[in-house]
Amino acid sequence: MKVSEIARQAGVTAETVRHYTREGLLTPERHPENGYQLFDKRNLERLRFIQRARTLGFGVAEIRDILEHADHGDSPCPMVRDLLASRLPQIRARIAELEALAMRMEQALAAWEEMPDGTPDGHSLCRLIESFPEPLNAGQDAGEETR
Amino acid sequence: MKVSEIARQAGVTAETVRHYTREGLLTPERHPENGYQLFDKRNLERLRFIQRARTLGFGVAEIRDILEHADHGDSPCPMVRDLLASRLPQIRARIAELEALAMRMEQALAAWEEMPDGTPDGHSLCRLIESFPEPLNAGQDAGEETR
DNA sequence: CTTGACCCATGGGTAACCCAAAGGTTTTAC
DNA sequence: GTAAAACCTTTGGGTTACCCATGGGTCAAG
Repeated sequence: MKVSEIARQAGVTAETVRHYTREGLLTPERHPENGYQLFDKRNLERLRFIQRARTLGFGVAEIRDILEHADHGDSPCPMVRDLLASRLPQIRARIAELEALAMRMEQALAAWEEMPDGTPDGHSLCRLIESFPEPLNAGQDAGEETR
Repeated sequence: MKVSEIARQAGVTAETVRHYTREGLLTPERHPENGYQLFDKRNLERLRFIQRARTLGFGVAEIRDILEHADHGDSPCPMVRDLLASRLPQIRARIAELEALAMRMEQALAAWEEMPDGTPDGHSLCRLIESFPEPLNAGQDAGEETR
């Protein structure tokens, strides 16, 4: 099958398929006459595997490593487990971050309800944002990244 | 004050300050002799405002718009509120996504506990990932983006 | 006058794609 | 039979919010 065929069967865009191919995750053959990429069923399975791995939080480069291990005959499972285990806390941290963000946003929107709409203090910036707590590290410098 | 001075006082890197300056969020003057960027207290306040806005989920381009409105004498508040209100559901969706991800990861790690470590099926890919549910849109194509 | 600390601008990298352009091929329809 | 629609190719640039390396100027202190 050709690019958009496999893309449709896997539910991704043709561009994504080309991207994975460029990155070496998919290895189509070439039609000798017109140079079109030809994917077999094996490639479709790989693509579906890639999708599942992506929903598990793996990056493209990691998936390439996993696939290469597997193609080599090595079981990639220990590697996969380690990657999973090390990434999980990061995900949890990111969730906590976003939840704090959502709460700040809701807090801000709620505060607005009790304020006259225009709040026309032209040359001053939005009181509401101004009244938000400073990012912890400000003032006299401190640690590193937030993100 | 010079770049690293304002950066330190706000708790960011000098690179970040230069970045905001390039993007037009900060407008330092130039020392006429050596071309150094000179920031006044007003710029420090702006920088602190930017940080608070960033923790509220605003992008740099949005903050530039907000600041321009404010500099123009217009109250940016309605715009800010709209931005907040429209972004909040996206944040919530992203949180849900990440929570689902974390749960899949935990599920995978838990399942591993009950499996022999090596699981030496060399040419087959990781059963565990393979056994994960396909991204909903696969099979015969469907809607559009997940993200 | 020579360090060392700081400044500048330019350009490239990150992650995972998306999109446009320019041109060849295949399919479909009249 | 042929022209238009639909699809293929590669190349190169854009997205976000910065970080980092390079090469070179500047400045305060010893």
